[in-house]
Amino acid sequence: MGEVRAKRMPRAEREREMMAAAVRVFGERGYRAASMDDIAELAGVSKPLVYLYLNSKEELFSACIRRESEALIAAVREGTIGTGDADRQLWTGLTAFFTHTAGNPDGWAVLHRHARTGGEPFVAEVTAMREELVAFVTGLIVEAAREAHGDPELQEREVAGLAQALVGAAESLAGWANTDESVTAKEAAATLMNFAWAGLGNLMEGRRWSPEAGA
Amino acid sequence: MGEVRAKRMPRAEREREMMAAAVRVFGERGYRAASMDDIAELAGVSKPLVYLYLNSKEELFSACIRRESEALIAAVREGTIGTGDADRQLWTGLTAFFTHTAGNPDGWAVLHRHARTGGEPFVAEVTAMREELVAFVTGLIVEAAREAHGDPELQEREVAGLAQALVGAAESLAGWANTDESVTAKEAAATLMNFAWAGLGNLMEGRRWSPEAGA
Amino acid sequence: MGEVRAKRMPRAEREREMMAAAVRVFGERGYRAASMDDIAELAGVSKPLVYLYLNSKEELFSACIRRESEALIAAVREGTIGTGDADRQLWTGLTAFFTHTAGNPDGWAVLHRHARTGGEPFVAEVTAMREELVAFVTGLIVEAAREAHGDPELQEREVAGLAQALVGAAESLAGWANTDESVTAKEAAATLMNFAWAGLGNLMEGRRWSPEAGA
Amino acid sequence: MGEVRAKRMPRAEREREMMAAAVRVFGERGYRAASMDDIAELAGVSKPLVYLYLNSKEELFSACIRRESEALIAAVREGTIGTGDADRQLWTGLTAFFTHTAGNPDGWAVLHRHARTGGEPFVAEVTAMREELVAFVTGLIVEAAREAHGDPELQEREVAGLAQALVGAAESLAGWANTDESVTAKEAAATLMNFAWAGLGNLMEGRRWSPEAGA
DNA sequence: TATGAATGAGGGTTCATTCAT
DNA sequence: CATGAATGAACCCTCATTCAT
Repeated sequence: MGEVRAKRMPRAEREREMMAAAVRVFGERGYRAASMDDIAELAGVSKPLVYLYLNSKEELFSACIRRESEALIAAVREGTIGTGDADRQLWTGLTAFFTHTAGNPDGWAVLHRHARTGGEPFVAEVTAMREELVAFVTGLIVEAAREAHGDPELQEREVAGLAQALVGAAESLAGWANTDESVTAKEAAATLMNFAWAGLGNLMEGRRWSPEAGA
Repeated sequence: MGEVRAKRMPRAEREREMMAAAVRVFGERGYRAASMDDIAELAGVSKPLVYLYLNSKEELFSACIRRESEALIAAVREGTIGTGDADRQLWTGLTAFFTHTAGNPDGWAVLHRHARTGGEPFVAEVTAMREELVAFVTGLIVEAAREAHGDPELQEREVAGLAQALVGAAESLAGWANTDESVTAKEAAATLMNFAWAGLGNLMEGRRWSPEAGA
Repeated sequence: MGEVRAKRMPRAEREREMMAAAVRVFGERGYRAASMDDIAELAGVSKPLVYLYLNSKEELFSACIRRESEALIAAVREGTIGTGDADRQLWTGLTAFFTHTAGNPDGWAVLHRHARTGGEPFVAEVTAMREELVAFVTGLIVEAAREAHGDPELQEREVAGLAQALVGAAESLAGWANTDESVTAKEAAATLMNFAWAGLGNLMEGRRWSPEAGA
Repeated sequence: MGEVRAKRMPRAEREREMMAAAVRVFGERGYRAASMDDIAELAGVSKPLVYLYLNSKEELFSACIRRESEALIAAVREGTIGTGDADRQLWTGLTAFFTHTAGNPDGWAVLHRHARTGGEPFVAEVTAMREELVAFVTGLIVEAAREAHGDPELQEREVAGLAQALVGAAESLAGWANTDESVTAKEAAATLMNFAWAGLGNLMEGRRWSPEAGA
């Protein structure tokens, strides 16, 4: 009968199992629609134990956000090959991003879809993570700009919007890639590079599109 | 003081007020967290009246999605200046998009954040709208490609991913622009154009970024 | 095209239409499950008009009970051929009873099924009607006993139980006949006569079944 | 005073108490008019506990019907003395029936009055029980016919109508006996036997009442 | 005469959370 | 370490009933 329930396991392990169950349920149903009953059942423990370890639904969801944030950022950092040209770094980072989100759809759903709808505290948490990602990307861009001896007057504000757009496009593409299983992480990354690289290059070199000048 | 409660107004008008209240509450709290009590109170009516006119929470939310979808698409279509080069059209369309979403943050939140987490029926509705937007953008791209005598072998799949990324970036930037009030719609549009136009151009002309070749 | 709603008809007629609609809805759904909305809609009038004429749901239901009680009793009285032997009278009365209930199932459902479940006031009303029916039957039995020069010690209590049982059996059979459309009123009446007449005869003649004596 | 509220009892026991309360409230008020609040209060528990154990009002009512059906049938079967003549068996069965219904008026009301007005699913359940009762009675009649070497051409249809009428009369008398407390179960049974036995005998011997022939 | 507009009150159901063992 | 038993608070929805015209 397979599935023998292991009793009396150490706290750390139990906690991990609960978190995994929580991420799955939150990812599938969203914060409000997920119930503590569902989570406890999926984790194979009684509800009071969930409360004993994780305190409340709110804290549990926060913990999920933190866990998934850290995992995502770690995946991107580790996947980003630290040597070579900046474009190569961006490419490897993006590929790692898409690989991670595709392999962990519930975690990604928690971050991208649900954390933003559960109210202030959660938004703050996921925003912090996003900020970190944007900062990381910004670093790559700045480095690339230095390499290219690009426009030294590249404004901080412009870089911010730019990184924002890049991350946003990546997030959107991640959703797309998760939905349509035939799209691989590498394809998504390539699409985004195709879409973005030339624009970045122009921008770094001070060429800008403007309503007056046109293409 | 101010806001004198008007009693006994015709149904159509009451319905409009209720929808406005609903969009506001749904936008702020999300589908599950919003309560019909809150909506009724904000609309200045009793709950039964909301049910009498809008039937159920689900139908009400659907109606909100439809209303906001139509408003957004109308704003983009009307804002897109139909003459001139494709890039100009894209620019005006984007500006209209950012202007509309910035001026109507709750409606945009309903579409972008909440409709995607409320279950199948809502996803279907907002997907239809997104599809329409993507199709519109695709049309502009194709037209631009024709103007540029671009690569005739531009694959359908690539165009799809591209439009997806563009719309995604726009959506993400809309969130950014809404959060940070100092960012105007025009700035957002310009950022996106800067970011995207050259990439689009390269793609249309058959130049692609690839991991082997680099920038 | 068909069904032109007649406006401004005299009160009496409107009231009749409302009552007809009410009997139909109450008969199909029961007192609690029936809604004033349903009744008003079926009657083709607005709800306030129903209240204007019939005052309240409770009064409306009471009126329905009275109306159907009177109709049923009138049908039985009129159907009972006043001449001839008592058994013939009973037979014609029963036939009239089954004919009426079969032809007016909603009215019968109101009396037999729903009036008994709507609380004290209604029970009282339908009990009064039943009492009248039982008294009528009792009259026939007494007359038959006189004809037969039967046991003069026939106890009042026994006659009461007897008439009660006869009416109860008829009511039960009416439900059965209404359910199974292939059973005609005459068949039902014959079944009941077969079932009952000999027993009545024995009783009137002082022969009784008793646990000690057996058949 | 008295009735000290016992907290924390095992599930099976609590469930029994809830069912008892439910039968009482449903029996007194009917399905629609009964509220889960009333039931919970009478059971001395909070409403959520009722839902936790019994799932929904509908399931709770169904469970009540099943419980009372089984109890009634068991009472009749156990009360029917399996030896002796068929009439004796019928007599003891009827006595058991009246004893049980008189001692459990709410349960009987649930079965006889309320289950028939709560919509299809309940009707089906109580119909099944009635069918079983009718089959049981039919068995006795057939056995009696065999004993009496009676008319072998006794039609199935006639036996069905007959058993139906007998059960209907018993049901009706049960209501009467419940209303008037001075009527004992034995009296009710005797009345019914007096009323019915001779008629049954005639029928089995092929003598029938007919409108042409008279008594 | 007749109605469109509106609501107070209550019912079924769910859920995060806690207590006692 | 772990759980079966239990609940306060809210939420969606409906309905009999009335008001203003």
